[in-house]
Amino acid sequence: MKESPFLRRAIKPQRPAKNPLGRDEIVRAALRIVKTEGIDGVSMRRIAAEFETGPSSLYAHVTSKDELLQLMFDEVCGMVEIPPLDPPRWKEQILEIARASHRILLDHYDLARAALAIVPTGPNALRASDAMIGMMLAGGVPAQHAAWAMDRIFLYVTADAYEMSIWRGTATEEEAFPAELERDLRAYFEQVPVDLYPNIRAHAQELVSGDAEARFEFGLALLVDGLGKYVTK
Amino acid sequence: MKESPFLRRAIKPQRPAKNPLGRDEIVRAALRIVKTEGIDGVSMRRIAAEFETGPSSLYAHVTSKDELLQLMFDEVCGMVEIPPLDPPRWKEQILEIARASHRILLDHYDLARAALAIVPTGPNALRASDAMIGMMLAGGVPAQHAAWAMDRIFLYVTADAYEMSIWRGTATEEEAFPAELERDLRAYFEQVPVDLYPNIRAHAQELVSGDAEARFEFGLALLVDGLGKYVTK
DNA sequence: TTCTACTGGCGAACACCGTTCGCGTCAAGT
DNA sequence: ACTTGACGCGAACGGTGTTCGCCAGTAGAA
Repeated sequence: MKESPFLRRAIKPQRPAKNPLGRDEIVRAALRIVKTEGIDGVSMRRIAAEFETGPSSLYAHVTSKDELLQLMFDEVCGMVEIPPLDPPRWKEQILEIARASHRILLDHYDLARAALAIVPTGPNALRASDAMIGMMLAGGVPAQHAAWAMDRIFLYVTADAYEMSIWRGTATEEEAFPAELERDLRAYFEQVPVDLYPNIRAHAQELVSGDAEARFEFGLALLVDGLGKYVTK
Repeated sequence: MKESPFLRRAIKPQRPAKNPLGRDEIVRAALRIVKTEGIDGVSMRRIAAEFETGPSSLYAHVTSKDELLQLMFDEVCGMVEIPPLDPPRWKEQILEIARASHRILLDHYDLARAALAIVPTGPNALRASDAMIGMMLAGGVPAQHAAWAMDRIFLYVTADAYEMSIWRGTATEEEAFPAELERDLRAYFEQVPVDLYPNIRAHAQELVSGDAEARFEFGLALLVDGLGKYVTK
């Protein structure tokens, strides 16, 4: 018995109209999901659903979820703007790249968590690394220190972005983020036994004060300013 | 029909002899597992198996896996040795606490990954935080900067420990860890297009040189030395 | 002593996850 | 027109955290 023409009509038309999927489409869909639902929302099933298919279809274009995460991370690295080299402003330029990376990671929610587990060897990650090393060299930092400092700064940027995404995640329910958490945490620090934790008790205010950006900048400044002492020019 | 006395004999004796489980026993078992199998090996089923029971039994003593991870982290925080305050050596003492925390995190494999997602408010974590702030205050660092710096340093320590555990993890197969990965990575950097990534190409050697500890110390020194400029005494 | 009431351990199930296998369909080559 | 090849993808496997409800065992009341 031949297939019903009606059934074919119902099925066939959506085949050619179906979203064509390839590596890039998958990566883009995954980035769309991570932005709104976080890295835990990025599952093979969830991505596949975006193309109205099953998870196994993705494995034709991506060998594993791990590879997909690397592709996502490198795609995001491609979004950091890299200023043209300006040697006198080398320190400021390093801060600019660090801030841009930080901002773009935060703009993708949780993604920093995955980034921490990735050895950044993709083309766009290399581009950012190369640029930062170039700035340090232009500033007179010896190559060995430049290489290490670049590594440390990106580690710091990623770790801070991850930590910030967690805080933001816990406050996802109906409250302005900084206010409530800061209040709760200070209340906790102020109530801690003074004989065991004198400094925390005495400085509860300082411990919770300052918004996330100020803390990020404080640590970043320590790292970048410290580079000055290695300059040999 | 009554239950067979034989069956009861076979079952009953192991009931009182069964490992009695409580919060502490569960946390200890989980730490035992994370040491050898990593954080992904720590599942409720795996822990329960340690007590020859099912996962649901654990929920009588622990409200969620998240709480368990917090308990594990704080237990580990209790292992860092805290030297008695010695104001003239304040910088060196900060390095000591940072190194001790780093070492103990690494000694527990992957655990740093979970630690990154935890707001350190447990008693032992507070103890370490309080001690480090005390050292900074003793060194003349203003309270606000001390609070922030403590936060940044522990963030750095945890992030580095996590990154190191990843590298160690990828090399788990049959190769001495540093040698093989360093060789592969340098080969990759040396083969990268010179017009796109001139600095990476030129300094491949510097990028991969230095063992993990040297890199950790380099970043830690930047953070701690940088504190000097805030000292007001 | 016997019956009842309750408490707490835990087996089974639910809804997810990443990944694999192999079937069935469709398209291109002969 | 028929064969052959490739490829999309449904279903399944073995895992995850968590919940529900049963049932054994004990303690207390009659």
